[in-house]
Amino acid sequence: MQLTRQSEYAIRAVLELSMLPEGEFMQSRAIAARQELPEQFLNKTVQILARVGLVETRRGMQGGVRLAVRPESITIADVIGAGEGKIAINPCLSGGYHCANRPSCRVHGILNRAQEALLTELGKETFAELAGEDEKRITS
Amino acid sequence: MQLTRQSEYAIRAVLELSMLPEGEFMQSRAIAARQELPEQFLNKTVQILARVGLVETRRGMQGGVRLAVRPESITIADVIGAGEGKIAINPCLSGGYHCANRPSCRVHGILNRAQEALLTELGKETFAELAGEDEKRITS
DNA sequence: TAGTAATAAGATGTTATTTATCCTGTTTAT
DNA sequence: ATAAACAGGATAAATAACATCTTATTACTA
Ligand code: SF4
Ligand code: SF4
Repeated sequence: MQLTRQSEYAIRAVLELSMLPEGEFMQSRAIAARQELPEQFLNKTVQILARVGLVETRRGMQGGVRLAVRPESITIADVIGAGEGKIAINPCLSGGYHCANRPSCRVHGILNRAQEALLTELGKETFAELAGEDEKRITS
Repeated sequence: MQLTRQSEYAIRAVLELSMLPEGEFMQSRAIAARQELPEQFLNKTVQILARVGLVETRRGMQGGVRLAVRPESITIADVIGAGEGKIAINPCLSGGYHCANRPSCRVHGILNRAQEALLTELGKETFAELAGEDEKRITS
């Protein structure tokens, strides 16, 4: 019943990127340093975010990572979803799980509602708000 | 981000016990059979529920398991909490976790609210309601 | 009081997942 | 060319989840 570290790392990375001036790249090494994350592992995490289309990367000198989507349209739910696929707090909420009770199960309904509540809350604020519009970091 | 099987098993067990006439014992073997759970593993699960005070057990012939608390005052949140301790969807929500962002972290707040929403939903219905008061199984 | 039925509890084993690290390849600006 | 940066596969260590085995211990019943 916990987020994985990787999900947390992903959130922190996106948060970091959200504070950048639009379009600017930040090196994954720098992200790792600022957020105190294991660098190599973060790279993997970034790759995942990239595959899902949340971030773009550029290799070589002057390369790095940047958001591929405006922070106004990214929520924590999105980032978690990127890593863990569709969130399901119980196997029976995501198909392909046999349970004899299923047809009449009231627990199922509750879990479903609880999950909805969770996702709703995780989807309420965007990273633009989280990063704070006025706290944009200056490149200089 | 998922409940453990054991939590699910615990829920199913308590659900089964909630359908019993008050005070009556049911053998853990019978619970396992009805709910299609691995018997020995369920025993462990029952032990946990017993330690937390949700169920009582009696050994020997005519022994078994029964609720130690009225189903009207047990919720899914309670049962999950029994197994996993206080629910925390992220380490930083349960103390003893260092994160540089912590003091100013807005993500923290969101996760907190999301967790609250989840717990609220999981605490809404009691097992009395889940089992259905009128569906009490007859001993005979 | 012997026998049997039931849970308790510790030890052990198996598998899956999480959390990384390493190494080699590929891309890109200079 | 060269150095800087990400990509991606292989590998590994640690942890957690899931489960079973065995030996108690308890309690009813005959
Ligand atoms: S008992 Fe209900 S909630 Fe649990 S797995 Fe079966 S259908 Fe899902
Ligand atoms: S970044 Fe925020 S949410 Fe994540 S661990 Fe740190 S304090 Fe908690």
